[in-house]
Amino acid sequence: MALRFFNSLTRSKELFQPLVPGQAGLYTCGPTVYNYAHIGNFRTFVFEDLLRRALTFRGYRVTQVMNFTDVDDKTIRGSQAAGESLEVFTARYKQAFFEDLDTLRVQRAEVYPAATEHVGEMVELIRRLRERGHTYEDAGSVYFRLSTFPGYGRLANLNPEQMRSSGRVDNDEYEKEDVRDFALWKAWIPEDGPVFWETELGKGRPGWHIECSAMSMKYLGEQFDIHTGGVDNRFPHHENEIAQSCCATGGPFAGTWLHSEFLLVEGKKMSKSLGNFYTLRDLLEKGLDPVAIRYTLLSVHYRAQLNFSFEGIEASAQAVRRLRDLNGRLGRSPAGPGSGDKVWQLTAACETDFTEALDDDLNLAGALGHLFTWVREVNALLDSGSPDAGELERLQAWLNRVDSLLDVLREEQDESAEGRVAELVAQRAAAKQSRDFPAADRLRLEIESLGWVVKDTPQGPVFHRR
RNA sequence: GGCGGCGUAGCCAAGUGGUAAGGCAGAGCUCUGCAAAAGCUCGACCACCAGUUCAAAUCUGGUCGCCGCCUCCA
Repeated sequence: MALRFFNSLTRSKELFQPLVPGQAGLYTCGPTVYNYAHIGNFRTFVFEDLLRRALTFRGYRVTQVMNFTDVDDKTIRGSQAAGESLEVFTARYKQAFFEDLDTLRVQRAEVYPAATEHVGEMVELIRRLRERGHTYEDAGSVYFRLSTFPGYGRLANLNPEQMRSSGRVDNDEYEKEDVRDFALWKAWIPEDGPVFWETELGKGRPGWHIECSAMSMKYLGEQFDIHTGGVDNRFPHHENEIAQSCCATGGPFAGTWLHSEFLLVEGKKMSKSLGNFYTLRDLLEKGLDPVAIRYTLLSVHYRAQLNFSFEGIEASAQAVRRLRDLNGRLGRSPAGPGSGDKVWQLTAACETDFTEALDDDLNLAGALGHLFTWVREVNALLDSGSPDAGELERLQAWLNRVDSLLDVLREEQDESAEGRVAELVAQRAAAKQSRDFPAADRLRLEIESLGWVVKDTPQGPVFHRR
């Protein structure tokens, strides 16, 4: 068995076969840095985090590239509204984005190229397209002539002939021969203010799609393994990327395309008018545990819509608690006489089932089902006190390996509170020792009022945040 | 008009031909000074209808409901 992915390009599950055995080149469409990213964005970024961790879990060496779109209509408008240069404006949101990634424990990609730093590469790519006859110019802008790429529409499963102009088209200030054509290079207009580049194509700025083609090729090669993004990028963004990339190189582009579904909030598509639009920061302000948010985002298959709800966060927090409790238990359990082959058997079965589910297009929800079955069985074994030192190690090792995917076990340290709580816990232990139970109970209440829980174990009291 | 997805217990969610994983919530029991944690026990005729089949949540057709895409929104 090995990793299989549902490839949007072929709409079927395919065995993952990288260009270079043992290595995986990954291009993940990144944020447009004009605002704090919202929870829907993070659904996709956490999915991509799972993807890279799953590849690593399965032994691949991953090279992930995630772009920053730091020049487009929204960033230009935003910077003007803020009275800042584009650079200053976008730098703030890039910084915030990294902070948010840390909050959600998303592993860093190898490269985060910014569009503004790759205009040269884009111009070069457009030049290649022009040489091959795929472009035309009008009023200083350069467009991709769609009719020169017969494969157009394959990814989105759209037939260009049947594509309907959906009213939204065409309040565009640029002139195109065909509404479906898209801009590779946009001539400067007064609204762009100081944002422009003087290039052999003239004074202007790159179109949106070209940046991903140029930067993916630069860092991953003209052909690479996996390209991902949210479903909304499937069309037109990714479709256009394919068109311009294939036409520029004359060869194939990304082999596998993965798209994560939308996240709904309380059953509705997020929108500011519905009042259900949340940035990660909004949710943290409401007191949500970032690890519970991460777990929630991980626990629904990436191709299914995820309904984000506050009730769901609570359920996730409890599930994480269960894993952490087992983790703590493994750490403090004394070695027993040995379980026969039970530990080995349970764990091997879990490894097989878990990995198989993960291999099947990242079915983490299914994998977690197997994991929790194992958790229950392990707890029962620990209740009986039988696992010996080697077995405890084996259990711990597997839990750690799973956590290399989930990354939920580690608890944030809070030293000041912890010192205080530790003191109360010690006092309570002393009270118990002298059988002063009313005092012990009072101390428990005090500890709980600070947001912590204390529990007595055969190895002494342990405590953790509520 | 074209293309596509979804509907499984109170909530979340696997399973895609052989008599329904798992998590959360709830109830009881064991354990516990009390708790907590843990373990055990308790819950579904898989939207509806009709077919195919020895056998369907899983395949086919239809109905109802919800959702997405068809130019710049992850």
